[in-house]
Amino acid sequence: MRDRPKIKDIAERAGVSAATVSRALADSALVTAETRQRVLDLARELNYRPNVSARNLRTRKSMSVLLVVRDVGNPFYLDILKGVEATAREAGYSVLMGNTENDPARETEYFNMLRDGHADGMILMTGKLPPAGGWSHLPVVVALEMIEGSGLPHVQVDNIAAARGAVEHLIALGHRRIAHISGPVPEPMSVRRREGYRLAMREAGLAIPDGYELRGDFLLESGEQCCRSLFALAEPPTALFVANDEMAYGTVHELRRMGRDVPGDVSVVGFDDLYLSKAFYPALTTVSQPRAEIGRTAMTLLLTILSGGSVRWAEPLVLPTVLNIRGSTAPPRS
Amino acid sequence: MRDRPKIKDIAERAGVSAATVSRALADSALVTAETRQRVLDLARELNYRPNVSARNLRTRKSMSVLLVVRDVGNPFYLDILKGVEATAREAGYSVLMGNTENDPARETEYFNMLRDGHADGMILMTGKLPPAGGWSHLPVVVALEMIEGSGLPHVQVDNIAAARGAVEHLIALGHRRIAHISGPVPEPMSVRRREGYRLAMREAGLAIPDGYELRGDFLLESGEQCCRSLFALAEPPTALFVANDEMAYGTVHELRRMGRDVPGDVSVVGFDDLYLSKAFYPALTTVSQPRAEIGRTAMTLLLTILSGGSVRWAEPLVLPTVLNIRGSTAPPRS
DNA sequence: GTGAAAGCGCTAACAA
DNA sequence: TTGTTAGCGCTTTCAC
Repeated sequence: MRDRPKIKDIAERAGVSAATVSRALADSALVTAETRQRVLDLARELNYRPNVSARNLRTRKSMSVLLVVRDVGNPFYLDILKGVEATAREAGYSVLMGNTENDPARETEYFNMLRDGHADGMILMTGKLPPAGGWSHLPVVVALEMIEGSGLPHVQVDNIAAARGAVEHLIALGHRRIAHISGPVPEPMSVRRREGYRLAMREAGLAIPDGYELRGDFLLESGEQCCRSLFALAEPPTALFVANDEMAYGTVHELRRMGRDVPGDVSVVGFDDLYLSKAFYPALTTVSQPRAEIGRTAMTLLLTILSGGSVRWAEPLVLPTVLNIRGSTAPPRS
Repeated sequence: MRDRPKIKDIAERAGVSAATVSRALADSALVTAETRQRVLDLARELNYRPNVSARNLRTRKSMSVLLVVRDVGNPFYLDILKGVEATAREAGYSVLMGNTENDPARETEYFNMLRDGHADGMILMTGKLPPAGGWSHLPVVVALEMIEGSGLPHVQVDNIAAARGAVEHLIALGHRRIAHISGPVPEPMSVRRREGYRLAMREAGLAIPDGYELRGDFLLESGEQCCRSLFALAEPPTALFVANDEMAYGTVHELRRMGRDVPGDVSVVGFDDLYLSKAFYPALTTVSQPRAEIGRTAMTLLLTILSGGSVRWAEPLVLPTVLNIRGSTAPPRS
């Protein structure tokens, strides 16, 4: 940062004004090819790079976006981050990481960073808006989650249909006693996946016995716990639809500890298709979300908003899911 | 960003100068308690937040740091990111994500971002410096990897000792035919882990037969491939020391496909202790690095450098590792 | 096509 | 303790 050449230095050597240098560097049509070339050569020679703070102050932009998640430590977000990063970088934007850990103060803080000019836009994956309100006209795209009535553009998958498809797969295999370990209802995503489960069961005319719907928190340990509860029942299930892969790993782990074979004794379906689910044993049958594409799409949407002014989206953008059928599901033991 | 109150607005209403407001907001001792309170109240009332671009330009700081990795999609970095983010945030810094994908142009680009004032410092986890040189006086901390002769401060673990300990565990179990799947040598980290393997073998008077040292690339598939090569040998190994968990998952996967039991037929030790390694089947014996602490330490070091001026570190900062012995290792079949 | 001049919002040196 | 002044480096009118 010290002794860096500035526009003025180039201007002096090129024998032009600072304004002309600025224009040449910006590829403006208001400069002769010759002047531009002279400036460009000099810039390279001096190893000139514009000072971003000065430019940001002047242009009232930061050329960076905030990516806000509940937990940066969660592997689920990786591919989304990757998609966002790639798309952002192509457009000349940097990605600032935001991590709320469900703390309302931090959630508000990231919105304030938008106002401060820290970032030009935000991709929000927390599913929550700060209490104060008045945020809906900010350049924010909600991804993965659903913030009802916010008026913000959304990029997501159809959690109800995807969950339903997963349960229908179990039913098609012949399972009748199917339990569900949900995420932290009443959050919309968890409610929707549970809704898909209920729909599939009802369609098939299957009852959901007491104790067959358990509430988890998306973490490994809660998968283990819920699994213990389920298999303490008088009539335990023969199949599990688990609201995410991480809890599904927990259930498989726990089932193994209890001496039950997967999929021989119990079938398990997860949701997310984490990177390692195919290397898991047994390879996990799970719903795959197009995570990288969710990231790319959300960032593309944000870029549109940032360039074209405010946009309103009546309908959420829904990306397709795929049920990956692997080794953790099989017909029930006759 | 539009119609935001600025310092001048507060100054006018408070009947003081902009400088006084700035001082009050900065908690300077040069303001009477009364004036400060008046300014603070007004700031809250107007919902004032300083414009960061203006402040950055003036102070020549950005209050953000760059975290540069080879692949943002790699789950290995998650806990490090988490540690960095937490420490950075406590100190008022934001974290910008950098992703090089081993592209030299991008590696250079992130160094340039430092010069541009995009970030004040950088935590580098790529193990590489741009070709041009002259970077060693920049506020950069190297974490995880080793850049020899760079003169930059390092935060790392003792890969040689850790690898050696892992192999000694296999030897103690009674294994004699132990193979190694390395990372992408000749990168220092991979070389060091291989070195630990060789040391342990030599100490125990064990030969390393031809074909027992294979080069992987840290990805799942290369674990599978190397595993196939190893078990096509006339005398295949009874134990594997694999340079990271991801490849270790691949080997276990492949062994299972070949009908060999882990740890009954073959023992496998990994390196990293990824979050899911304990839920893996069999639970993976692996070397655990204190990833979150590596992140925290690196960021703390960077903060020291950023506040205290330049610091030179003769010795790398070495954090301890632990060998987690789980279900993937056992004595060889008599 | 180019230059002069203004100013983005803030902080810090200097004066009072 | 406070105000005045200058300026961080850039972009963008406006005038020529």
